[in-house]
Amino acid sequence: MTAEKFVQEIAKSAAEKLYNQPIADNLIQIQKTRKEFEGDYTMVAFPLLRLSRKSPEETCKEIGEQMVALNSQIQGYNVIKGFLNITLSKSYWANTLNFIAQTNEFGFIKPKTDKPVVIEFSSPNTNKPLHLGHIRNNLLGLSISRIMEKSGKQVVKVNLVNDRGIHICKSMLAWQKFGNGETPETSGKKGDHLVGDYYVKFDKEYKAQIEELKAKGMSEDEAKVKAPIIQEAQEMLRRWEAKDPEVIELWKTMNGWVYQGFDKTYADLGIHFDKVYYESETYLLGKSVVMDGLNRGIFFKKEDGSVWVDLTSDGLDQKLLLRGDGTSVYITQDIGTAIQRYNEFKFDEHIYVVGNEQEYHFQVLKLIMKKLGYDWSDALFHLSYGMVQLPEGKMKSREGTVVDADDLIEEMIDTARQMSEELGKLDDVDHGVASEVIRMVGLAALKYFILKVDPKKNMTFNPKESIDFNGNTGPFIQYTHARIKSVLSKAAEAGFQVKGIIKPEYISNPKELDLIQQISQFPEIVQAAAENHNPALIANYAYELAKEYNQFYHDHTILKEPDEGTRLLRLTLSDQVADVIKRAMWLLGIEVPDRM
RNA sequence: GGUCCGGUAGCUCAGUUGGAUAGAGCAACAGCCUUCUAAGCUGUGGGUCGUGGGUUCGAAUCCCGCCCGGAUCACCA
Repeated sequence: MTAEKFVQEIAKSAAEKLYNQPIADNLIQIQKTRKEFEGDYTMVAFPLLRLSRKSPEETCKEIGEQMVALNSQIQGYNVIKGFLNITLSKSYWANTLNFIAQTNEFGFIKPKTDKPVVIEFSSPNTNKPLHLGHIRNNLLGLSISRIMEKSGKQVVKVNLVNDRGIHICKSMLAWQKFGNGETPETSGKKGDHLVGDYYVKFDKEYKAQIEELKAKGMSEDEAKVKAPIIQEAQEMLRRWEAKDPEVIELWKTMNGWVYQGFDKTYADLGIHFDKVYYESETYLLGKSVVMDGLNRGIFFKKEDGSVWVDLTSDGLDQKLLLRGDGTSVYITQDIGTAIQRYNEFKFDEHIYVVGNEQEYHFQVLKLIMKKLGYDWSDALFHLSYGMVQLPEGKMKSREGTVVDADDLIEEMIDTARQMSEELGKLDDVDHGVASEVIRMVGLAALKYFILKVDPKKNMTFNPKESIDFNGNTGPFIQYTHARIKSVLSKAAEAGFQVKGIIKPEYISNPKELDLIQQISQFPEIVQAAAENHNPALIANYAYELAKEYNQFYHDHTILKEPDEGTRLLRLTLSDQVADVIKRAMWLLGIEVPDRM
């Protein structure tokens, strides 16, 4: 039981005893006591005034009095205006710390359900490399997977690769026309970047042709359709759909290059999937479901043969499900894959990590599944996140303002290296080990920067100011961990006892109590992050904990503490703080070095 | 125009079912390394919580109007 709950229950029975009647939970409001006041938890008296028929101060006083009488763990109380500040005994906190130290992976729960949570994220297009927006998607997906897993769910991580369509044909065509057989090997370029370059090349050529046609007197709209290169691309798509061997061969080759490139980026970010789906294999799914819905009168057909769903009674519009020629659209496929995945996994929840520009899409998808009579339609959840924008606004590939994922990762690691050299921290360490630490630090800066922001908010990234390594950052938290590890290893060298039962009298100052209280909250934070699908809660918690520890570390010596008991307490506490930091950071997909 | 999301310090962001004097970091300035890692710690300055009403003991938080920004409303994905 958490300390807050513990206090709440005692307060409740105190009030019930005083006012001689059962009391609803929501009347007993317990919160953490604010820093500037003495005490651990605070009860707000206002909701109880009707029962007590006394002033706020007097109400606090009588409840405080009663609580002390009821339970010996309530050490004392003070009253300020309508607020009852309750102090728990040292023995309560000593027991709490002992419990935490004896618990394996405190705060993490082993998976207990056989119905998994399916999490789809990343879902890249195979015509260009990943950029900053994808990084947010990937990091959110990774982190939310880990959070769900450690809050007690089975997790299946899936990726749906968008490997077909006109945009893929565009880069294929441009490579065919202008590539001269260039490959990642001959050019020295990473595969996804190489393919992306041809996608850009296509766009340039396309634009030029449009201008040319316009100069000959054609309207813009007509030129966009008539430009030879776009017509060739469309022809290529038709050939692809007809399984033309030559086109398929080219498609396989170029996608292969892209996957090699993606594999590196995924490896850099620490991401992997349990299952990868390809749109080329799923894009025909859903048709039969739509036809079935049509027969059951859930959907309707227009004169041209296209199939629609009418969502006007749900406050939305009519939505196309199948084209007049019988081919499917984006949502047709999503209907199909959702059913396929349900049959495959019988999931408890299906999370789609997708940008907020697709909120409408997922709203529609959910409604359609409901109309089709799938009782699990409520299990579909769109984890919608805001876009990452530059100070000037949206990233635009045409203007070359897209922040490339690989470049950014490299820059972060470079900055970390530079920083480390300036500080001279790793001078005496083996080069390979030092590089590994530097990699961890650079990536931590990037990952934490992205994940500390509430997913649903748009966020700004300023490439010029880059990402900090001081203050509320990943490296700050890593640093705290490294310092603790350093103290612990010195303690071991000195032959100090590092593990043992903590007695209440070992606790010597309020900072120690604050730290025990803070680490004891970790399990609730993990649960809250899982329920809200929000890694930022973990990030903020880890920061607060590291900050609190740094103050403690600054103010109190550990190894030179003369009192053996207090020294043991401080070592145990430090050890537990380091462990909680490590686990919290793991939930964010961030590694923590033992020294830096 | 309809729907959804956001607006908190110069900048980037916290603020957990409504609670005490709204908090961090960055940037600026001033201090702290013969002492467990100074990627740290301490202090100073910086706010009509977009705006106007309402609900109540109490509102950044809940309700309504308005202003600003973003997304979306495709036989694109």
